[in-house]
Amino acid sequence: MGNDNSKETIENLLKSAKKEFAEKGYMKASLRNICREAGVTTGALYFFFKDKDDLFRGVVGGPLMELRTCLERHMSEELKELDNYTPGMDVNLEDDMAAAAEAVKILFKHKEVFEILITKAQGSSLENVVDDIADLMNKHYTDMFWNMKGYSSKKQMTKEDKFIVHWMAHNQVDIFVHLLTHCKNEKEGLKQLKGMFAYIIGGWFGVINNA
Amino acid sequence: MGNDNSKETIENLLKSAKKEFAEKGYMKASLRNICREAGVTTGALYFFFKDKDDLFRGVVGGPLMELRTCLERHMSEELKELDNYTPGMDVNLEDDMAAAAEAVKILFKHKEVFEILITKAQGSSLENVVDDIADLMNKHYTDMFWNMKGYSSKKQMTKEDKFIVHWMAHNQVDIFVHLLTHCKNEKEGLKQLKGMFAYIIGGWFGVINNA
Amino acid sequence: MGNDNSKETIENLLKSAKKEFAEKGYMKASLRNICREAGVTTGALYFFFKDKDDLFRGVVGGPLMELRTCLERHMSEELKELDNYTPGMDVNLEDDMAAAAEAVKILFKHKEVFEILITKAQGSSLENVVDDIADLMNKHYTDMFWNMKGYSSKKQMTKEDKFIVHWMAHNQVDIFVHLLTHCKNEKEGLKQLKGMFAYIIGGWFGVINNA
Amino acid sequence: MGNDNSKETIENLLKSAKKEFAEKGYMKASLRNICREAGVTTGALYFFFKDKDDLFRGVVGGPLMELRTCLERHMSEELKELDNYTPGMDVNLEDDMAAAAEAVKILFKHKEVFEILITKAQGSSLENVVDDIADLMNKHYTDMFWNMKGYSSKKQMTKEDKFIVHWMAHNQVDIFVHLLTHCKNEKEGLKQLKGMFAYIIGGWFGVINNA
DNA sequence: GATGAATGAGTGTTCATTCAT
DNA sequence: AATGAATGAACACTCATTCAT
Repeated sequence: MGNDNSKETIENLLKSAKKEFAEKGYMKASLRNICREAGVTTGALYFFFKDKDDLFRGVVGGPLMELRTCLERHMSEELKELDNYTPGMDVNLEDDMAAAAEAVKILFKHKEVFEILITKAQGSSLENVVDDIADLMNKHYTDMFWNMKGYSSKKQMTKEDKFIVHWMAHNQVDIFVHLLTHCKNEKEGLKQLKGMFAYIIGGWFGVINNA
Repeated sequence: MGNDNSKETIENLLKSAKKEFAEKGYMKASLRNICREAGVTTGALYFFFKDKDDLFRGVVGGPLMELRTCLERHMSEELKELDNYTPGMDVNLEDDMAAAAEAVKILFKHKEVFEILITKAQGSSLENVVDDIADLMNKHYTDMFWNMKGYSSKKQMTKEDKFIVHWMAHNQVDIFVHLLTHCKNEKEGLKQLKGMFAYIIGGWFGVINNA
Repeated sequence: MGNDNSKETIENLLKSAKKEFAEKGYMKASLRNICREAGVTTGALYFFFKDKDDLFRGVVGGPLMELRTCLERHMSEELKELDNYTPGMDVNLEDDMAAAAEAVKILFKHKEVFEILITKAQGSSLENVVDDIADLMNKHYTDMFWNMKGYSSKKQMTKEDKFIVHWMAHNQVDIFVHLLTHCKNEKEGLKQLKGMFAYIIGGWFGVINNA
Repeated sequence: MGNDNSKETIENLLKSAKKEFAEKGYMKASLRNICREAGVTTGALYFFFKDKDDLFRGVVGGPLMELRTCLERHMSEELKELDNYTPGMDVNLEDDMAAAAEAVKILFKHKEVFEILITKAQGSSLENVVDDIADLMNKHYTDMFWNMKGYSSKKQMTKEDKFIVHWMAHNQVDIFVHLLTHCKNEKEGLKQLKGMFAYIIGGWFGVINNA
């Protein structure tokens, strides 16, 4: 197992890498700068990380997985609950709100990292991570929509419904992004989240009554 | 004004620049490639354009100005109309819809350019152009909100209201982005726009009733 | 068209590249050294040459083509003459000797370059050039062998004959290599060539009588 | 002597080194890869081998020595026999053939290693090993030549004779190389060796009658 | 015997930009 | 209006080797 030195080196590297990526974005970030700042030679970096992209994932991978796990857990739980719903029944929005709140907490817990992922990842293998998450949520919103519309059977969704559901998934992600980039801390983020939920829910009903 | 040769050179440059920016994004785009593709030397490029960023603005500047002009015109017209409103009166959503439709038309008219601006501008001076437009629309949405809430006088907006209005401005822009990147042409874009309007309006009422 | 400066730059580069390749071989040659020696920046090198391999071919390409052209010309001439032969007739060895002599002259005219090609090309796209030339000559030797054996018709060559002919082609190339690397100049090379021809011809008859 | 562990480590290293050298050649071979493949750290490698070159010699040293020993033994035996020759007597070609056959057997016994030595040793201290062996055989061929020409006393050899003898030594080595690289196994190698001997012997007589 | 961390010089290559002509 | 040559710093990455533990 590694000694204290190696742990420290890795941490120094991750720390200065985070700083550099946040300042310049993935592409313009210089490994030389990162190493210099970390007080380490380039060779050392390459002992611990395969390449620039690996270093990037080293910086953002943990928090990203934490967020993904959280979202997936909530989505699978909600999926189970949906089985108990009778058509026309109210969807449990409180659970959804709680799930969103938990996600917001994670976002603010690693604010710097998620800001990097949202706006500074271009060029890395994670440059599409925001869209990936939106796609992940698309399924959840599809189920949700199905239930809210009170469909009695699994008839085919229209192209327009598919589109609007896809948009709602993206929109939910945009809300997270907006909260993270416009609120100064978790507390404020959670407070504003409520107002945005009113917006979303209003939007849903607007769509459903319109369709 | 320049002769035909220079016009042609510029057009060749802009054309191959557009292609390169679209393929690789601002940062990874190579001026060498652009010049080679345009059948022109680097020196020539630098005769017409100050630097890489200037060339980028040369490619996207026209359409961007067209969009900005369109949005500003609608916003100032609507501002005038708002003076005639009595508190509590219905806001004219049809006008808003028409304005949005016109914007969508412009977006699809220069689909390639706006796709560049939305997803490939990182590193250029226009990398924040989407946010800039959202900020531009913030004022409009503030007025709108004011009216819909039936405020009789210009009393101070709460922090929460400011936030939600700012979000709505962003959200409107996100809709444009989503339409452009998920619809294959203007016709489909306009069709889906209607469904999204139902979402937005529902959202507004959700917020207003909630606040 | 380029001015005098560019010609000079290219020549300086080729000259110092030749020196570096000769000293260290393709792989260990350093482009930085080459540029420094040529009094030029790395960027300039890459204006004239696509990459390291291109520079290498720039150094050796001319002489190599000269040699190839010479060999191919002789081989096609001899091919024509062979049509006039009656089975059993003597092959005209004097022509073969003259062709070899001309090749030797070319080798010594560009002694440095061919030494590079023979022993220092590993890692470059021309690393198999010696074998390539042997393969080229294989066809010629096949025709030759056919005639010397006095075959009246084109019956199939045995596997053993094919092998020995292939070897003779390689052997001819080895002779060229040996002359170039063991004689100090063209004059001496040509003198020794005669002795080696006696060896080859003896070898041929040894094979033919044995087979 | 080392315990079983160390033996195993060494063997793993040699095995994966052989593979890497065969695939990439001495220069491009990476000690990192070799260690990884052997399941060993770089430090361990450096405990057993002084440096890259030492590892290379570890891989090829054994078979190379086996070959050298074989050749030297045959040459010294033949030297003894030559003392009994009367000028003009037939040289015993069968012995020479037997010696060559034995060498061929060794070559095929360690086919991979000798292929490395012949084509992949550039950059190592053994990069000239083929020439070295040719030089080793030069003495033998000098004696041989002396005897075949029927010299009664040790009068000076001409420069031309020296050259041709030196060439014949090289040529013998080239034959070994050719057999190893063009025959798929020992059996085929030995078969073709006979045909090549006819070539060599014919060559000798060609030279002797010509000189 | 062997680990794992670290070195530091080196690699080929690309880049936006400049400028004399 | 345009050329073509040249700059020089920067890039990500690899290497054989060392050494305290």
